[in-house]
Amino acid sequence: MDKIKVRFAPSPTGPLHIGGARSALFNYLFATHNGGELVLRIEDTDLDRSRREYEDEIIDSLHWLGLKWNEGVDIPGPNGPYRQTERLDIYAKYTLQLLESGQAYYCFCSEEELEAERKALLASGEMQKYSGKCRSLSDAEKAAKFAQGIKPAIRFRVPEHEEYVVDDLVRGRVSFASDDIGDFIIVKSDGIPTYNFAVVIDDVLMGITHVIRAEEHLSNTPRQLAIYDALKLKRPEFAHISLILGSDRQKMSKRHGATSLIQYRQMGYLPEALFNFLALLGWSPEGEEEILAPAEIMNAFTLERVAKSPAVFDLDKLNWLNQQYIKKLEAGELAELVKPYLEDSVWNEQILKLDQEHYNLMVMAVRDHLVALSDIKQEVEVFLAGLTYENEAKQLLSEEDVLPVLEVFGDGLGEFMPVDEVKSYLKRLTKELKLKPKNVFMPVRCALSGRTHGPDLPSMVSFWGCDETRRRLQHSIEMIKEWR
RNA sequence: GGCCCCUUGGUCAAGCGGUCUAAGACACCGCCCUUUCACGGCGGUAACGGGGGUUCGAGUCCCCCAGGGGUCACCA
Repeated sequence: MDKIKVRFAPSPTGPLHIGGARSALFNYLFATHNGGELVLRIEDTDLDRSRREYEDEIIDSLHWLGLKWNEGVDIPGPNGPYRQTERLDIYAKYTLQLLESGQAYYCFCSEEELEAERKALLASGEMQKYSGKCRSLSDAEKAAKFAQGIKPAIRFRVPEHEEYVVDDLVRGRVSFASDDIGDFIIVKSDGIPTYNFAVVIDDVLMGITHVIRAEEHLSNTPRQLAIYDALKLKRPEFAHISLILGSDRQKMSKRHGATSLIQYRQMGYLPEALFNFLALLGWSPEGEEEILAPAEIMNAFTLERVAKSPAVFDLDKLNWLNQQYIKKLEAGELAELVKPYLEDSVWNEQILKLDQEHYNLMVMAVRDHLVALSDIKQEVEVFLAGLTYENEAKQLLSEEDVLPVLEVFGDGLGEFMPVDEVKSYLKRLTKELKLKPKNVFMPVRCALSGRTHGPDLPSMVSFWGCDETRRRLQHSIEMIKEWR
């Protein structure tokens, strides 16, 4: 068997979508699992909507996700160029071949005409396909149209009574009748080929052995098969993976919230988490473990285990996965990852003043509370904000036996710093006062932070240091007296 | 509307004719752990869309219906 070669071929008409990312991922997984190669091709034949910025953005997203390819628009290879608009002369040769053999023909119909035709067909309930009006124009008629200055499109003449069969690697055998397909345009009037045409030429020339793409392309496949046949080209294998749906079971769109990879990146989702999550959407490993590193997924990935049914994007599960990955982060890693979010927050100035030790102490103290990295902004507030009291804390502090506890805590406060020392000090106090741990920890927590819950108390005390801790304690003691 | 695809708990899903009185995960609920919140541990609620076949036996195979989705563009 030939070496496996797959491709991901996005259109640079917007940021990389979740669905596109998953298609890319499955191609990547299939390639790496089988020791094959991945090509990144840019399908920019829609001149109006394609933009170079999007191309860069897509590549950036792909890299961020952790995907790599062997050749493509940014990596020179033997089958370039990899941008379709740079391959126009290549398509032209095949167009000519089709035209000369009569398998394609010029179509002079205007868009208005076609639109009207379509509407009429829709209204009458008939099959919506091109009427074939320009199918058999005489040379004279064609010359007349050209003379009028009309720029024709080129249509592919779909053979009659053919059956196109796809042995899809995930869906099994699917067949289409050619009679249900109207002659379709392969070259637009501006000379740019359309998707269904260019994709065939490119996949063949680039040596693609397996076309893995979203299910929305399944009904395009017979058109492409017709072109393979007309040009006597060898067909690749096909695998159509199911769509990703929003929570309302509709195709994912903007109104479902964040749909581009960039947005998830900005919100602070880790690439490993997205990689893992996307892989689990439509594919499942044999074992029961679901938290899998990229390498493990590559190892286990096969098309046989790809599901046919569409999958709803489950943000809850992504959140859970992301949290799992964040929990595994070490201080240094977390500190780095979280930095941009803090720099972007109101705490930036204070954070700049912190030494590495304090900074790490703080982020590690809240690490297990983070669902996404951006949560750091809220989580860190208790360390950096001034002392204000939540109602519940106020209530607790107003209880009878709280004051003595706070005073004793303040008296014994030394010049310590490490978290462990604070912790053992608090434990010791608990024993000496013959109180339940809760009756020591909670008053102190409320007095120092103004809140009934938050990060680990010893970490906070250690972070503030004895001066700030004393200051907060004194303030609270005064407040308590005032409240009485 | 034509064609095509899909259909196991709220969600992701395992299952590929008997071991299914149907796994696991997320979410939810409860208990435990605990200085709070979280984390973690344990447990619980919850599903084979409907109807016909085939078969000794069907979630698993076939047909019909229903529902959902995709596609029918000079968009990809």
